[in-house]
Amino acid sequence: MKRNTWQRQAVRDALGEKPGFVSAQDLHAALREAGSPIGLATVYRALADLAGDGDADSLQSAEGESLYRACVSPGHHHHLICRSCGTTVEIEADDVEQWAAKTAARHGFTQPRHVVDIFGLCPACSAS
Amino acid sequence: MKRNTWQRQAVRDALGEKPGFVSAQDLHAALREAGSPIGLATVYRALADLAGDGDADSLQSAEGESLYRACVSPGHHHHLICRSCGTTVEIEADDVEQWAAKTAARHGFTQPRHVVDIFGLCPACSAS
DNA sequence: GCCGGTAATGAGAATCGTTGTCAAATACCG
DNA sequence: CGGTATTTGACAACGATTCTCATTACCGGC
Repeated sequence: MKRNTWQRQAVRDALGEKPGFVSAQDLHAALREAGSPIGLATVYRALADLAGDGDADSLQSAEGESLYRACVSPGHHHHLICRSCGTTVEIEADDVEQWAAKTAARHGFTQPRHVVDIFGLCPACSAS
Repeated sequence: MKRNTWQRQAVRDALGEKPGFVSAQDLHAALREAGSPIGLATVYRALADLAGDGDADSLQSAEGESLYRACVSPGHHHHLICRSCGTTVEIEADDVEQWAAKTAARHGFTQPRHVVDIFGLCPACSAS
């Protein structure tokens, strides 16, 4: 049984208002900023519930934080990372998305998540 | 200037002996198990250096740990990994190889390496 | 070989994000 | 309304990683 508390709603709303990915900490900070006396643990729980119910996606940032985004907005992307200076460029990879899903399915795997990142030297670092 | 200490070598060797991805903690545990009095901080530093020099790849596990693996041995391939029981299936991804190279080039990046792995639930674990 | 500068080491503390605990608050059903 | 199980929230606990800093030991030059 799932209850409909204003806290849960607040998290859902706050998540929907952010265009991209947000960390749980950032969401909590934003909510407090907006006047909600909501607790940090509650934000984590609400986000976990949303992700579990498929209402949000979650992934790990390069720094190890868990990031969430409202599920509706498109924009799943990957990264092109300079292994010298660390700059990252966001890239799209629709082809790869489909390939990953297909490949997983062909081997009987379900609930596929994938890691697709390219490491290289950015133009600046290539020059030196 | 980079110094060649037995600790660094030990980390490099230990990483090379593991087939897939290993966490820093696991590597450290394995090394201690093997008799090395190596320190945890040193393992982290060695892994960070290896990753920085392109001698190792790193990625984040679904649980938020940093995982490392020795860098691309001859037969380049990717993995389909069950996040419940850990089984891995080797997969080929020629399409993705080309896509990665092209994408890197389009953004002016050179010497591209990539990490392409899919995590999911294997048939056995999907059933339960 | 031996020496000195200097980067690397390591033990423990500190930090950060996240999860657990548990009493108090409260949404839902009747 | 009243009962009850779920949720909340402050705080403690936790695990992974990073920092600190005194000590060690490479390495290049003599």
